[in-house]
Amino acid sequence: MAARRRDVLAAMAPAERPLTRIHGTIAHDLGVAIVSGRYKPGETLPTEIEFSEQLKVSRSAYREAVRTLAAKGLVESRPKTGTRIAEQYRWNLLDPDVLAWFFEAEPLPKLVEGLFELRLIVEPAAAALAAERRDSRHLTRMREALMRMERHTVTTAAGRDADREFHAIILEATGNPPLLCLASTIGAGVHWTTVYKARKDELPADPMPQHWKVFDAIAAGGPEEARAAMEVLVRGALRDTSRALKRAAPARQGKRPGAA
Amino acid sequence: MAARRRDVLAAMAPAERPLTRIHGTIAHDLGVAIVSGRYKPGETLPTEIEFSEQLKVSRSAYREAVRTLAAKGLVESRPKTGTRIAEQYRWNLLDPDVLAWFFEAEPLPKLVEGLFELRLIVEPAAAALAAERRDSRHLTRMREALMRMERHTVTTAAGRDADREFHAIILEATGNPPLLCLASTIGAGVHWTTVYKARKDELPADPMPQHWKVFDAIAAGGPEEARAAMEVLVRGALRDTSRALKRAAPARQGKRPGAA
DNA sequence: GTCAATGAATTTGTCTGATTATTCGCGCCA
DNA sequence: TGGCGCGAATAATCAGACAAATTCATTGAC
Repeated sequence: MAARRRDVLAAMAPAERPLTRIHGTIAHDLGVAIVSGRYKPGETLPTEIEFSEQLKVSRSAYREAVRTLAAKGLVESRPKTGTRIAEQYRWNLLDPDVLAWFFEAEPLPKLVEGLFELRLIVEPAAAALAAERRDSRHLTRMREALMRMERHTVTTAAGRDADREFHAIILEATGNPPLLCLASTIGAGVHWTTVYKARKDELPADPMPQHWKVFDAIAAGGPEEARAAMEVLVRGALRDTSRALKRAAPARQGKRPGAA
Repeated sequence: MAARRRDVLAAMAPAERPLTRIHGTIAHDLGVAIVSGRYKPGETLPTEIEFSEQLKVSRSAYREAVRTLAAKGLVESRPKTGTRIAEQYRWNLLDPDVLAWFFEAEPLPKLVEGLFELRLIVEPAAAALAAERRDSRHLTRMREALMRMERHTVTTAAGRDADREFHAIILEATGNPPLLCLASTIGAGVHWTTVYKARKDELPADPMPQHWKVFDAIAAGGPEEARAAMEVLVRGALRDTSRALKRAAPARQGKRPGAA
Protein backbone atom coordinates (compact mmCIF):
# COMPACT_ATOMS: atom_id res chain seq x y z
CA MET A 1 0.00 0.00 0.00
CA ALA A 2 2.20 2.85 1.09
CA ALA A 3 5.89 3.36 0.44
CA ARG A 4 5.23 4.82 -2.96
CA ARG A 5 5.95 8.19 -1.52
CA ARG A 6 9.69 7.76 -1.43
CA ASP A 7 9.89 7.14 -5.13
CA VAL A 8 10.52 10.76 -5.88
CA LEU A 9 13.68 10.76 -3.83
CA ALA A 10 14.92 7.27 -4.26
CA ALA A 11 13.49 4.94 -6.82
CA MET A 12 14.96 2.13 -4.85
CA ALA A 13 13.70 -0.91 -3.12
CA PRO A 14 9.99 -0.55 -2.37
CA ALA A 15 10.42 -2.01 1.07
CA GLU A 16 7.24 -1.76 3.05
CA ARG A 17 7.39 0.80 5.75
CA PRO A 18 5.10 1.44 8.69
CA LEU A 19 2.50 4.05 7.90
CA THR A 20 3.85 6.31 10.57
CA ARG A 21 7.40 7.43 11.09
CA ILE A 22 6.88 9.37 7.93
CA HIS A 23 8.82 12.27 9.33
CA GLY A 24 11.83 10.09 10.00
CA THR A 25 11.69 8.50 6.59
CA ILE A 26 11.43 11.79 4.76
CA ALA A 27 14.20 13.36 6.80
CA HIS A 28 16.39 10.35 6.21
CA ASP A 29 15.78 10.18 2.48
CA LEU A 30 16.16 13.89 2.00
CA GLY A 31 19.28 13.89 4.15
CA VAL A 32 20.86 11.12 2.11
CA ALA A 33 19.88 12.86 -1.11
CA ILE A 34 21.60 16.01 0.07
CA VAL A 35 24.84 14.60 1.44
CA SER A 36 25.19 12.28 -1.53
CA GLY A 37 25.08 15.31 -3.81
CA ARG A 38 21.79 14.67 -5.55
CA TYR A 39 20.83 18.13 -4.40
CA LYS A 40 23.72 20.53 -4.48
CA PRO A 41 24.47 23.43 -2.15
CA GLY A 42 22.79 26.61 -3.30
CA GLU A 43 20.01 24.72 -5.03
CA THR A 44 16.51 25.45 -3.78
CA LEU A 45 14.01 22.71 -3.21
CA PRO A 46 10.53 22.85 -4.74
CA THR A 47 7.96 24.76 -2.74
CA GLU A 48 6.54 23.12 0.34
CA ILE A 49 3.19 22.44 -1.27
CA GLU A 50 4.67 21.07 -4.44
CA PHE A 51 7.30 18.89 -2.82
CA SER A 52 5.06 17.52 -0.11
CA GLU A 53 2.57 16.53 -2.78
CA GLN A 54 5.29 14.82 -4.77
CA LEU A 55 6.35 12.93 -1.68
CA LYS A 56 2.74 12.11 -0.93
CA VAL A 57 2.89 13.45 2.59
CA SER A 58 1.13 16.28 4.31
CA ARG A 59 2.74 19.66 4.43
CA SER A 60 3.17 19.47 8.20
CA ALA A 61 5.05 16.18 8.07
CA TYR A 62 7.28 17.53 5.34
CA ARG A 63 7.91 20.73 7.24
CA GLU A 64 8.91 18.81 10.36
CA ALA A 65 11.38 16.79 8.32
CA VAL A 66 12.87 19.98 6.94
CA ARG A 67 13.16 21.33 10.48
CA THR A 68 15.18 18.28 11.40
CA LEU A 69 17.52 18.86 8.47
CA ALA A 70 17.76 22.56 9.25
CA ALA A 71 18.74 21.72 12.82
CA LYS A 72 21.67 19.76 11.43
CA GLY A 73 22.69 22.60 9.16
CA LEU A 74 21.85 20.90 5.88
CA VAL A 75 19.21 23.35 4.68
CA GLU A 76 18.02 26.87 5.33
CA SER A 77 14.51 28.17 4.70
CA ARG A 78 13.30 31.72 4.37
CA PRO A 79 10.00 33.17 3.24
CA LYS A 80 9.76 34.00 -0.42
CA THR A 81 13.24 32.63 -1.10
CA GLY A 82 12.35 29.05 -0.34
CA THR A 83 14.34 26.22 1.18
CA ARG A 84 17.85 25.86 -0.12
CA ILE A 85 20.68 23.46 0.47
CA ALA A 86 23.27 25.06 2.72
CA GLU A 87 26.94 25.28 1.83
CA GLN A 88 28.91 22.26 2.86
CA TYR A 89 30.92 24.04 5.50
CA ARG A 90 27.68 24.67 7.34
CA TRP A 91 26.77 21.01 7.55
CA ASN A 92 27.22 19.52 10.96
CA LEU A 93 29.46 16.64 9.96
CA LEU A 94 29.84 15.63 13.57
CA ASP A 95 26.15 14.86 13.90
CA PRO A 96 25.59 11.09 14.11
CA ASP A 97 22.71 11.15 11.65
CA VAL A 98 24.51 13.27 9.09
CA LEU A 99 27.51 10.99 9.33
CA ALA A 100 25.32 7.92 8.92
CA TRP A 101 23.63 9.44 5.90
CA PHE A 102 27.02 10.18 4.46
CA PHE A 103 28.11 6.62 4.79
CA GLU A 104 24.88 5.28 3.40
CA ALA A 105 25.98 6.43 0.01
CA GLU A 106 29.66 6.11 -0.86
CA PRO A 107 31.28 8.88 1.16
CA LEU A 108 33.62 11.41 -0.37
CA PRO A 109 37.26 10.37 0.00
CA LYS A 110 38.02 13.80 1.38
CA LEU A 111 35.62 13.15 4.23
CA VAL A 112 37.00 9.73 5.05
CA GLU A 113 40.52 11.11 5.08
CA GLY A 114 39.43 13.93 7.31
CA LEU A 115 37.80 11.50 9.66
CA PHE A 116 40.99 9.50 9.99
CA GLU A 117 43.07 12.59 10.53
CA LEU A 118 40.66 13.48 13.30
CA ARG A 119 40.98 10.02 14.79
CA LEU A 120 44.73 10.33 14.68
CA ILE A 121 44.48 13.56 16.62
CA VAL A 122 41.86 12.60 19.14
CA GLU A 123 42.20 8.92 19.93
CA PRO A 124 45.82 8.79 21.11
CA ALA A 125 45.15 11.74 23.39
CA ALA A 126 41.97 10.09 24.64
CA ALA A 127 43.85 6.87 25.36
CA ALA A 128 46.39 8.82 27.35
CA LEU A 129 43.67 10.53 29.38
CA ALA A 130 41.95 7.21 29.98
CA ALA A 131 45.24 5.75 31.20
CA GLU A 132 45.60 8.63 33.62
CA ARG A 133 42.18 8.12 35.17
CA ARG A 134 42.23 4.33 34.91
CA ASP A 135 38.66 3.78 36.05
CA SER A 136 38.12 0.12 36.90
CA ARG A 137 34.59 -0.09 35.59
CA HIS A 138 35.61 1.28 32.26
CA LEU A 139 38.54 -1.12 32.17
CA THR A 140 36.19 -4.03 32.73
CA ARG A 141 33.95 -2.91 29.92
CA MET A 142 36.92 -2.43 27.61
CA ARG A 143 38.12 -5.94 28.29
CA GLU A 144 34.66 -7.35 27.70
CA ALA A 145 34.38 -5.49 24.42
CA LEU A 146 37.75 -6.76 23.27
CA MET A 147 36.91 -10.31 24.23
CA ARG A 148 33.67 -10.06 22.31
CA MET A 149 35.57 -8.64 19.37
CA GLU A 150 38.03 -11.48 19.55
CA ARG A 151 35.26 -14.05 19.69
CA HIS A 152 33.35 -12.75 16.68
CA THR A 153 36.25 -11.35 14.65
CA VAL A 154 35.92 -8.07 12.78
CA THR A 155 34.50 -9.76 9.72
CA THR A 156 31.14 -9.99 11.47
CA ALA A 157 28.76 -7.22 12.38
CA ALA A 158 28.97 -8.20 16.05
CA GLY A 159 32.74 -7.97 15.91
CA ARG A 160 32.65 -4.54 14.34
CA ASP A 161 30.17 -3.39 16.98
CA ALA A 162 32.52 -4.56 19.68
CA ASP A 163 35.35 -2.72 17.97
CA ARG A 164 33.35 0.52 17.90
CA GLU A 165 32.35 -0.01 21.49
CA PHE A 166 35.94 -0.40 22.60
CA HIS A 167 36.86 2.93 21.07
CA ALA A 168 33.74 4.55 22.51
CA ILE A 169 34.51 3.32 26.01
CA ILE A 170 37.95 4.87 25.81
CA LEU A 171 36.36 8.22 24.99
CA GLU A 172 33.92 7.72 27.83
CA ALA A 173 36.76 6.88 30.17
CA THR A 174 38.28 10.31 29.63
CA GLY A 175 35.37 11.72 31.64
CA ASN A 176 35.10 14.49 29.09
CA PRO A 177 31.54 15.06 27.81
CA PRO A 178 32.41 16.87 24.58
CA LEU A 179 34.98 14.23 23.81
CA LEU A 180 32.37 11.54 24.26
CA CYS A 181 30.25 13.28 21.65
CA LEU A 182 32.91 12.40 19.14
CA ALA A 183 32.19 8.74 19.72
CA SER A 184 29.88 8.44 16.73
CA THR A 185 32.38 10.27 14.59
CA ILE A 186 35.19 7.99 15.62
CA GLY A 187 32.85 5.04 15.36
CA ALA A 188 32.14 5.86 11.73
CA GLY A 189 35.85 5.83 11.06
CA VAL A 190 36.32 2.55 12.85
CA HIS A 191 33.48 0.99 10.97
CA TRP A 192 34.76 2.03 7.57
CA THR A 193 38.26 0.90 8.29
CA THR A 194 37.05 -2.64 8.52
CA VAL A 195 34.78 -2.30 5.52
CA TYR A 196 37.55 -0.95 3.34
CA LYS A 197 39.90 -3.55 4.63
CA ALA A 198 37.43 -6.26 3.77
CA ARG A 199 37.25 -4.95 0.21
CA LYS A 200 40.89 -5.53 -0.32
CA ASP A 201 41.49 -9.09 -1.37
CA GLU A 202 44.52 -9.33 0.85
CA LEU A 203 43.92 -10.99 4.14
CA PRO A 204 43.84 -8.18 6.72
CA ALA A 205 46.32 -8.37 9.54
CA ASP A 206 44.86 -9.50 12.84
CA PRO A 207 43.84 -6.31 14.64
CA MET A 208 43.65 -7.91 18.06
CA PRO A 209 47.28 -7.66 19.22
CA GLN A 210 47.32 -3.90 18.70
CA HIS A 211 44.01 -3.52 20.50
CA TRP A 212 45.25 -5.50 23.46
CA LYS A 213 48.38 -3.38 23.59
CA VAL A 214 46.23 -0.29 23.93
CA PHE A 215 44.17 -1.93 26.62
CA ASP A 216 47.18 -3.14 28.56
CA ALA A 217 48.74 0.30 28.51
CA ILE A 218 45.56 1.93 29.80
CA ALA A 219 45.10 -0.76 32.44
CA ALA A 220 48.70 -0.34 33.54
CA GLY A 221 48.18 3.40 33.90
CA GLY A 222 50.77 4.38 31.33
CA PRO A 223 49.53 7.43 29.46
CA GLU A 224 52.45 7.68 27.07
CA GLU A 225 52.41 3.97 26.31
CA ALA A 226 48.68 4.14 25.69
CA ARG A 227 49.09 7.13 23.44
CA ALA A 228 51.80 5.41 21.43
CA ALA A 229 49.90 2.15 21.13
CA MET A 230 46.75 3.90 19.98
CA GLU A 231 48.69 5.93 17.48
CA VAL A 232 50.13 2.79 15.94
CA LEU A 233 46.64 1.30 15.78
CA VAL A 234 45.01 4.27 14.09
CA ARG A 235 47.94 4.86 11.78
CA GLY A 236 47.64 1.29 10.59
CA ALA A 237 43.95 1.75 9.95
CA LEU A 238 44.64 4.98 8.08
CA ARG A 239 47.22 3.28 5.91
CA ASP A 240 44.91 0.43 4.99
CA THR A 241 42.01 2.76 4.32
CA SER A 242 43.85 5.29 2.18
CA ARG A 243 45.21 2.45 0.07
CA ALA A 244 41.70 1.18 -0.50
CA LEU A 245 40.51 4.72 -1.21
CA LYS A 246 43.20 5.31 -3.80
CA ARG A 247 42.18 2.16 -5.56
CA ALA A 248 38.52 3.11 -5.46
CA ALA A 249 39.19 6.68 -6.58
CA PRO A 250 39.35 6.12 -10.37
CA ALA A 251 35.87 4.67 -10.34
CA ARG A 252 34.58 7.88 -8.88
CA GLN A 253 35.86 10.27 -11.54
CA GLY A 254 33.18 12.52 -12.98
CA LYS A 255 30.54 11.34 -10.63
CA ARG A 256 30.81 14.20 -8.25
CA PRO A 257 32.65 17.51 -8.25
CA GLY A 258 33.62 17.05 -4.62
CA ALA A 259 35.16 20.20 -3.29
CA ALA A 260 35.43 21.57 0.19
CA MET B 1 13.02 39.58 22.06
CA ALA B 2 11.12 37.96 24.85
CA ALA B 3 7.39 37.63 24.70
CA ARG B 4 4.39 36.92 26.71
CA ARG B 5 4.29 33.39 25.50
CA ARG B 6 7.67 32.60 26.95
CA ASP B 7 6.53 33.46 30.42
CA VAL B 8 5.99 29.84 31.20
CA LEU B 9 9.61 29.11 30.46
CA ALA B 10 11.25 32.30 31.58
CA ALA B 11 9.41 34.97 33.46
CA MET B 12 11.68 37.62 32.10
CA ALA B 13 11.30 40.96 30.36
CA PRO B 14 8.07 41.13 28.36
CA ALA B 15 9.42 42.77 25.22
CA GLU B 16 7.25 42.46 22.14
CA ARG B 17 8.35 39.92 19.63
CA PRO B 18 7.87 39.67 15.88
CA LEU B 19 4.82 37.60 15.15
CA THR B 20 6.81 35.07 13.20
CA ARG B 21 9.96 33.18 14.10
CA ILE B 22 7.97 31.61 16.84
CA HIS B 23 9.47 28.23 16.17
CA GLY B 24 12.97 29.53 16.68
CA THR B 25 12.07 31.32 19.87
CA ILE B 26 10.40 28.29 21.37
CA ALA B 27 13.23 25.97 20.37
CA HIS B 28 15.74 28.39 21.84
CA ASP B 29 13.91 28.88 25.12
CA LEU B 30 13.16 25.21 25.54
CA GLY B 31 16.72 24.34 24.63
CA VAL B 32 18.10 26.73 27.21
CA ALA B 33 15.66 25.43 29.79
CA ILE B 34 16.85 21.89 29.17
CA VAL B 35 20.60 22.41 29.09
CA SER B 36 20.41 24.68 32.10
CA GLY B 37 18.76 21.89 34.04
CA ARG B 38 15.33 23.39 34.55
CA TYR B 39 14.02 20.22 32.95
CA LYS B 40 16.00 17.18 33.94
CA PRO B 41 16.81 14.09 31.89
CA GLY B 42 14.09 11.49 32.20
CA GLU B 43 11.44 14.06 32.93
CA THR B 44 8.55 14.15 30.49
CA LEU B 45 7.15 17.41 29.20
CA PRO B 46 3.41 18.17 29.40
CA THR B 47 1.35 16.90 26.51
CA GLU B 48 1.55 18.75 23.22
CA ILE B 49 -1.86 20.30 23.60
CA GLU B 50 -1.28 21.37 27.16
CA PHE B 51 2.22 22.73 26.68
CA SER B 52 1.52 24.53 23.43
CA GLU B 53 -1.42 26.22 25.11
CA GLN B 54 0.75 27.24 28.03
CA LEU B 55 3.30 28.68 25.64
CA LYS B 56 0.51 30.37 23.69
CA VAL B 57 1.56 28.90 20.38
CA SER B 58 -0.10 26.54 17.99
CA ARG B 59 0.63 22.86 18.18
CA SER B 60 2.41 22.90 14.83
CA ALA B 61 4.86 25.59 15.88
CA TYR B 62 5.50 23.76 19.12
CA ARG B 63 5.96 20.45 17.36
CA GLU B 64 8.46 21.92 14.95
CA ALA B 65 10.43 23.32 17.85
CA VAL B 66 10.48 19.89 19.47
CA ARG B 67 11.68 18.40 16.20
CA THR B 68 14.58 20.80 16.23
CA LEU B 69 15.49 19.77 19.75
CA ALA B 70 15.09 16.09 18.91
CA ALA B 71 17.46 16.52 15.97
CA LYS B 72 20.07 17.74 18.42
CA GLY B 73 19.49 14.84 20.77
CA LEU B 74 17.98 16.84 23.60
CA VAL B 75 14.54 15.18 23.66
CA GLU B 76 12.83 12.03 22.46
CA SER B 77 9.13 11.69 21.80
CA ARG B 78 6.98 8.63 21.40
CA PRO B 79 3.22 8.15 21.30
CA LYS B 80 1.58 7.40 24.60
CA THR B 81 4.84 7.95 26.47
CA GLY B 82 5.14 11.60 25.65
CA THR B 83 8.16 13.79 25.06
CA ARG B 84 10.96 13.31 27.52
CA ILE B 85 14.33 14.89 28.09
CA ALA B 86 17.08 12.60 26.85
CA GLU B 87 20.01 11.51 28.97
CA GLN B 88 22.91 13.91 28.86
CA TYR B 89 25.23 11.58 27.04
CA ARG B 90 22.83 11.70 24.11
CA TRP B 91 22.97 15.47 23.79
CA ASN B 92 24.97 16.64 20.85
CA LEU B 93 27.34 18.93 22.72
CA LEU B 94 29.23 19.68 19.53
CA ASP B 95 26.18 21.28 17.95
CA PRO B 96 26.68 25.05 17.72
CA ASP B 97 23.18 25.80 18.98
CA VAL B 98 23.37 23.43 21.92
CA LEU B 99 26.71 24.91 22.85
CA ALA B 100 25.32 28.44 22.58
CA TRP B 101 22.36 27.51 24.75
CA PHE B 102 24.73 26.03 27.27
CA PHE B 103 26.68 29.22 27.48
CA GLU B 104 23.61 31.38 27.69
CA ALA B 105 23.12 30.21 31.20
CA GLU B 106 26.20 29.71 33.30
CA PRO B 107 27.74 26.55 31.87
CA LEU B 108 28.70 23.61 34.03
CA PRO B 109 32.38 23.71 35.02
CA LYS B 110 32.71 20.12 33.86
CA LEU B 111 31.71 21.17 30.36
CA VAL B 112 34.07 24.12 30.23
CA GLU B 113 36.93 21.94 31.40
CA GLY B 114 36.07 19.35 28.80
CA LEU B 115 36.01 21.98 26.13
CA PHE B 116 39.47 23.16 27.04
CA GLU B 117 40.82 19.65 27.15
CA LEU B 118 39.43 19.21 23.66
CA ARG B 119 41.06 22.44 22.54
CA LEU B 120 44.33 21.27 23.99
CA ILE B 121 44.05 18.11 21.94
CA VAL B 122 42.81 19.54 18.68
CA GLU B 123 44.26 22.99 18.22
CA PRO B 124 47.99 22.22 18.44
CA ALA B 125 47.51 19.41 15.94
CA ALA B 126 45.48 21.69 13.70
CA ALA B 127 48.17 24.35 13.84
CA ALA B 128 50.74 21.76 12.82
CA LEU B 129 48.60 20.64 9.88
CA ALA B 130 48.05 24.24 8.83
CA ALA B 131 51.79 24.83 8.93
CA GLU B 132 52.32 21.82 6.69
CA ARG B 133 49.91 23.06 4.03
CA ARG B 134 50.78 26.74 4.44
CA ASP B 135 48.08 28.06 2.14
CA SER B 136 48.76 31.69 1.28
CA ARG B 137 45.15 32.80 1.25
CA HIS B 138 44.55 31.37 4.67
CA LEU B 139 47.72 33.02 5.90
CA THR B 140 46.49 36.35 4.64
CA ARG B 141 43.19 35.94 6.41
CA MET B 142 44.93 34.89 9.61
CA ARG B 143 47.08 37.97 9.56
CA GLU B 144 44.08 40.18 8.91
CA ALA B 145 42.19 38.60 11.80
CA LEU B 146 45.13 39.10 14.13
CA MET B 147 45.55 42.70 13.08
CA ARG B 148 41.88 43.31 13.68
CA MET B 149 42.21 41.63 17.05
CA GLU B 150 45.17 43.83 17.88
CA ARG B 151 43.32 46.96 16.84
CA HIS B 152 40.20 46.29 18.89
CA THR B 153 41.76 44.36 21.79
CA VAL B 154 40.00 41.36 23.30
CA THR B 155 38.03 43.51 25.69
CA THR B 156 35.67 44.41 22.86
CA ALA B 157 33.20 42.23 21.03
CA ALA B 158 34.94 42.93 17.72
CA GLY B 159 38.25 41.85 19.22
CA ARG B 160 36.77 38.61 20.51
CA ASP B 161 35.23 37.93 17.12
CA ALA B 162 38.60 38.38 15.50
CA ASP B 163 40.10 36.01 18.05
CA ARG B 164 37.52 33.34 17.27
CA GLU B 165 38.02 33.90 13.59
CA PHE B 166 41.76 33.39 13.86
CA HIS B 167 41.26 30.02 15.50
CA ALA B 168 38.57 29.10 12.96
CA ILE B 169 40.82 29.94 10.02
CA ILE B 170 43.49 27.64 11.38
CA LEU B 171 40.97 24.80 11.45
CA GLU B 172 39.89 25.71 7.94
CA ALA B 173 43.50 25.75 6.80
CA THR B 174 43.87 22.10 7.71
CA GLY B 175 41.63 21.32 4.74
CA ASN B 176 39.80 18.83 6.91
CA PRO B 177 36.00 19.19 6.82
CA PRO B 178 35.20 17.36 10.07
CA LEU B 179 37.88 19.35 11.82
CA LEU B 180 36.31 22.55 10.58
CA CYS B 181 33.06 21.49 12.19
CA LEU B 182 34.78 21.84 15.52
CA ALA B 183 35.19 25.55 14.86
CA SER B 184 32.11 26.52 16.82
CA THR B 185 33.16 24.24 19.65
CA ILE B 186 36.60 25.77 19.79
CA GLY B 187 35.07 29.18 19.30
CA ALA B 188 32.95 28.73 22.40
CA GLY B 189 36.07 27.93 24.35
CA VAL B 190 37.91 30.93 22.97
CA HIS B 191 35.04 33.20 23.76
CA TRP B 192 34.72 32.06 27.33
CA THR B 193 38.40 32.32 27.97
CA THR B 194 38.22 36.04 27.42
CA VAL B 195 35.00 36.40 29.36
CA TYR B 196 36.38 34.57 32.36
CA LYS B 197 39.59 36.51 32.08
CA ALA B 198 37.66 39.76 32.07
CA ARG B 199 35.89 38.75 35.26
CA LYS B 200 39.11 38.54 37.12
CA ASP B 201 40.09 41.93 38.39
CA GLU B 202 43.69 41.33 37.50
CA LEU B 203 44.78 42.87 34.28
CA PRO B 204 44.98 40.01 31.79
CA ALA B 205 48.28 39.43 30.07
CA ASP B 206 48.41 40.68 26.50
CA PRO B 207 47.41 37.70 24.35
CA MET B 208 48.82 39.09 21.13
CA PRO B 209 52.47 37.96 21.36
CA GLN B 210 51.43 34.33 21.72
CA HIS B 211 49.01 34.62 18.85
CA TRP B 212 51.66 36.11 16.60
CA LYS B 213 54.03 33.31 17.52
CA VAL B 214 51.50 30.79 16.32
CA PHE B 215 50.98 32.74 13.12
CA ASP B 216 54.69 33.12 12.45
CA ALA B 217 55.28 29.41 12.93
CA ILE B 218 52.49 28.51 10.52
CA ALA B 219 53.66 31.10 7.99
CA ALA B 220 57.20 29.81 8.25
CA GLY B 221 55.99 26.30 7.58
CA GLY B 222 57.16 24.87 10.87
CA PRO B 223 54.64 22.27 12.06
CA GLU B 224 56.37 21.47 15.31
CA GLU B 225 56.94 25.11 16.16
CA ALA B 226 53.30 25.85 15.37
CA ARG B 227 52.16 22.95 17.52
CA ALA B 228 54.29 24.10 20.42
CA ALA B 229 53.22 27.72 20.15
CA MET B 230 49.55 26.81 20.01
CA GLU B 231 49.94 24.49 22.98
CA VAL B 232 51.41 27.30 25.03
CA LEU B 233 48.56 29.56 23.99
CA VAL B 234 45.79 27.14 24.86
CA ARG B 235 47.45 26.02 28.06
CA GLY B 236 47.59 29.61 29.18
CA ALA B 237 43.92 30.06 28.42
CA LEU B 238 43.10 26.88 30.30
CA ARG B 239 45.06 28.05 33.33
CA ASP B 240 43.31 31.41 33.43
CA THR B 241 39.91 29.87 32.94
CA SER B 242 40.18 27.12 35.50
CA ARG B 243 41.34 29.68 38.06
CA ALA B 244 38.26 31.78 37.31
CA LEU B 245 36.08 28.69 37.46
CA LYS B 246 37.39 27.68 40.85
CA ARG B 247 36.67 31.11 42.16
CA ALA B 248 33.21 31.20 40.62
CA ALA B 249 32.28 27.75 41.88
CA PRO B 250 31.08 28.81 45.35
CA ALA B 251 28.85 31.44 43.77
CA ARG B 252 27.01 28.75 41.90
CA GLN B 253 25.31 27.35 44.94
CA GLY B 254 21.60 27.95 44.87
CA LYS B 255 20.22 29.88 41.98
CA ARG B 256 21.51 31.03 38.67
CA PRO B 257 21.99 34.65 37.69
CA GLY B 258 20.80 36.18 34.45
CA ALA B 259 22.38 35.57 31.08
CA ALA B 260 23.99 37.78 28.46
C1' DG C 1 19.37 59.10 -15.30
C1' DT C 2 19.53 57.53 -10.71
C1' DC C 3 17.59 56.42 -6.55
C1' DA C 4 13.97 55.77 -3.27
C1' DA C 5 9.42 54.48 -2.16
C1' DT C 6 5.48 51.63 -3.20
C1' DG C 7 2.91 47.62 -4.08
C1' DA C 8 1.96 43.08 -5.71
C1' DA C 9 3.19 38.29 -5.90
C1' DT C 10 5.20 34.34 -3.92
C1' DT C 11 6.74 31.47 -0.30
C1' DT C 12 7.33 30.13 4.23
C1' DG C 13 5.18 30.67 8.84
C1' DT C 14 1.26 29.94 11.82
C1' DC C 15 -3.20 28.51 13.23
C1' DT C 16 -7.19 25.30 13.85
C1' DG C 17 -9.46 20.99 14.33
C1' DA C 18 -10.12 16.35 13.00
C1' DT C 19 -8.42 11.62 12.28
C1' DT C 20 -5.01 7.78 12.66
C1' DA C 21 -1.27 4.97 14.46
C1' DT C 22 1.29 3.52 18.31
C1' DT C 23 2.16 2.01 22.69
C1' DC C 24 1.55 1.34 27.57
C1' DG C 25 -1.06 -0.86 31.22
C1' DC C 26 -4.68 -3.54 32.80
C1' DG C 27 -7.59 -7.39 33.10
C1' DC C 28 -8.77 -11.72 31.41
C1' DC C 29 -7.93 -16.33 30.48
C1' DA C 30 -5.20 -20.54 30.10
C1' DT D 1 2.59 -17.77 36.38
C1' DG D 2 2.45 -16.20 31.87
C1' DG D 3 0.78 -14.80 27.63
C1' DC D 4 -3.11 -12.38 24.98
C1' DG D 5 -6.18 -9.05 23.72
C1' DC D 6 -8.64 -4.61 24.89
C1' DG D 7 -8.94 0.13 25.86
C1' DA D 8 -7.18 4.64 26.76
C1' DA D 9 -3.77 8.17 26.23
C1' DT D 10 -0.61 10.52 23.30
C1' DA D 11 2.10 11.71 19.56
C1' DA D 12 1.76 11.48 14.39
C1' DT D 13 -0.47 12.76 10.39
C1' DC D 14 -3.67 15.05 7.58
C1' DA D 15 -6.36 19.02 5.47
C1' DG D 16 -7.19 23.72 4.52
C1' DA D 17 -7.19 28.53 5.65
C1' DC D 18 -4.96 32.81 6.90
C1' DA D 19 -0.89 35.82 8.21
C1' DA D 20 3.69 37.58 7.67
C1' DA D 21 7.86 38.45 5.32
C1' DT D 22 10.75 39.15 1.53
C1' DT D 23 11.83 39.73 -3.16
C1' DC D 24 11.26 42.15 -7.33
C1' DA D 25 9.34 45.11 -10.63
C1' DT D 26 7.27 49.37 -11.17
C1' DT D 27 6.56 53.99 -10.42
C1' DG D 28 7.53 58.49 -9.00
C1' DA D 29 10.48 62.33 -7.68
C1' DC D 30 14.65 64.91 -7.90
